[in-house]
Amino acid sequence: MSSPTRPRARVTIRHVAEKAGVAVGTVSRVLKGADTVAPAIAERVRAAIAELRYVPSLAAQSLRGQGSRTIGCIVPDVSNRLYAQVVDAVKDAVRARGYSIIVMNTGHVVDREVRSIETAMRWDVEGLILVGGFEDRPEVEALLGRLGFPLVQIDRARADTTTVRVDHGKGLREAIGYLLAAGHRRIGLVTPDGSSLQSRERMRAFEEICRAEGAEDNLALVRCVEVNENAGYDAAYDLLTAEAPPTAVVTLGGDVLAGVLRFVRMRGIELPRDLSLVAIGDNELTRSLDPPLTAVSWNFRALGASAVDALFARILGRESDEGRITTIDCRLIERESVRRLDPSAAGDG
Amino acid sequence: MSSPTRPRARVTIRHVAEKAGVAVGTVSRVLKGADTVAPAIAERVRAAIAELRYVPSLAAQSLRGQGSRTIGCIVPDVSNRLYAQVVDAVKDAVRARGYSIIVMNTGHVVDREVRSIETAMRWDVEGLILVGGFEDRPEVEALLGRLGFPLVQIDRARADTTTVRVDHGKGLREAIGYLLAAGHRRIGLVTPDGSSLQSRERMRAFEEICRAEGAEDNLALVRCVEVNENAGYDAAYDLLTAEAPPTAVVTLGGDVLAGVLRFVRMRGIELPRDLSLVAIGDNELTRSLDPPLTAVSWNFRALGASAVDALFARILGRESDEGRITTIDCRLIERESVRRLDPSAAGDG
DNA sequence: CACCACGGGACAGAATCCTAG
DNA sequence: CCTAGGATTCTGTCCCGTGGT
Repeated sequence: MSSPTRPRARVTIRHVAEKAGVAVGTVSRVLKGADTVAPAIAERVRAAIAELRYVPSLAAQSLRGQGSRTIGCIVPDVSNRLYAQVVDAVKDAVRARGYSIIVMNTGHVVDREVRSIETAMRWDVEGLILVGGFEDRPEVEALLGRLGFPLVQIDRARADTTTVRVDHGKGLREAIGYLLAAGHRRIGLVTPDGSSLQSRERMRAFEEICRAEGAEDNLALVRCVEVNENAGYDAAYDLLTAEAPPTAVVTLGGDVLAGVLRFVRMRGIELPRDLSLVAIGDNELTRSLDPPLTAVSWNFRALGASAVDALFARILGRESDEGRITTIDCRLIERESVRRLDPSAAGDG
Repeated sequence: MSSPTRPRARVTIRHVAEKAGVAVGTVSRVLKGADTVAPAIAERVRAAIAELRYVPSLAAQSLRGQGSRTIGCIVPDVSNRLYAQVVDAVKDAVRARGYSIIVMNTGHVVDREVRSIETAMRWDVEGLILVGGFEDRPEVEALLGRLGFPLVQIDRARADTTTVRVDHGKGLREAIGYLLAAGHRRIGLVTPDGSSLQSRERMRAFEEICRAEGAEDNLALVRCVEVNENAGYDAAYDLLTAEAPPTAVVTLGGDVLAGVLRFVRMRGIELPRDLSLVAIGDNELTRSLDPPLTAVSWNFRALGASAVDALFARILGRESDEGRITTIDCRLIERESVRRLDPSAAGDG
């Protein structure tokens, strides 16, 4: 009704200047924090801004060289809860600094990774956070090498890059240690394949601990899977219908866990009586199940916040942090999905 | 190592032009899809672009060109799975059209809603999608009234605005009808408070069906809660420790459901023997529980895709759609969390 | 003379710096 | 010396004009 075709009715700084009867430069000065503007004029300008509902154009500010006040965040899959929580923490930390964030999904597809990085460049982001998992292909490496703005990675392995990582190795060692103490000897592991840093850490830790305990047999009980429900189901089927099935399984959370549970339910396996289960990654699913699952947990908010801290340290010029690695702790939350198998091994008091 | 202080070494269209030995206008023409450029020149330009790794600045394009190729998406809480899935669908549909998206969280806080809308304006978004829930306060209304770009809402009630909504009323009617058919008479409902559109629809449907069935008593078994785990726990406590507790409860999914389940487990209540439970919103939690929960489900991707369709119809000039309301279906997924109470009422074969 | 490909310049909005009052 | 005006800058797009056929 108001106007048939609204021709980009943007209110610009000039409209404000005209309304307030001053020059555009003066309005700009008021906006940036009135250093050298007479109070009366500043007040007139502010009144005009409020009345016209003027909102400065980020495009223009960015173009002029203020920086875009934006950071990019590239994630394999935001609908995955594990990543979603990290991204959420990053988002909050970024917003707290008055910056905006654009989040991009790659779905683990190289081509989309490349395009995501290019999108970040198109936006003139002031910094980039790369979240999660997989090893970089040459094309991605090449792009990351000449970004022109700071890069921080979360749970990734790129060399010479500021990194915040979760101590997945320690988490897995705690889980296995706990299961061993409970008398389990045949222990399975379901984790993504080795192109993911986290998974490699877990597998290395698993191997070390198994060798140390003389339980090398367990190395045959590792299942590397895609991150989806059916893969979890298949892995569970594969492990638990074997001749000598494990008495305990440590599995990635989220959809993979959901698949494992589907198999467990279908077979009428009762937790923890027939099988002990430890989840990697803690959330409302692990907490809400009956029995609630013992899980390897880490602080998503700390992870995101640390990454943003590191990124802004670099944006704000402290180059010294380049290449620094921050490690976030990982610990076991004991719940009720693990059975004590061998009283003599576990009983101490 | 490469350069002590990198002074925004952005490659611009002019560098490309120089390298290719052409004018900037020609480069621009090649970029926009070679209309009237000689093939040989176009090839030279493309080579220069590739070699210099030129990526056009979105800020500049946005400023001079038609639009920012960006749409905004405002959500109460992305870490909530229900919203996360909608946002994900929106994200994909937007990307499929070559647009970028910026997602903003409000946490249901008015001030953050206002700032989110202003952020969208700063970005010069070409359209805005408002997701979820609560009624608008006057300040928000005022801003939305004079946006200057198309607005589509999902599951919101603003008048005269293109809307895509889920038929929560139908979903609830199906759930209650199913429970009634299974012989349940005392049925509880746990849902957010009435300032959310979805919740009001549910409560209205609940009231209608209860009156129609002469089960007005159930109106006292409605619990309006905050959307978090403790609120779910408290509501369950309140309902199930009463003198005449319901035999069935329909509850919002996600964190609220997790709280309800926590109470259920603590009390040793067995599903569905001691209590029948229907979840609103279906995801891997409802599917993975033992027993898997009967749930009210709707198609998140269709919801997001419809909203984006409607938005682009408006962006691309078809104003006729303004104010149109699209409804997404909502249906009950039968699983194993509902017990048949009364064989005479339920048995038919 | 008309037509087409390309060059060149103005312009979008905000910030900064120089100058004038 | 202090304040405010105004020109200039950033990058990509659009339009007009020119030169060649």
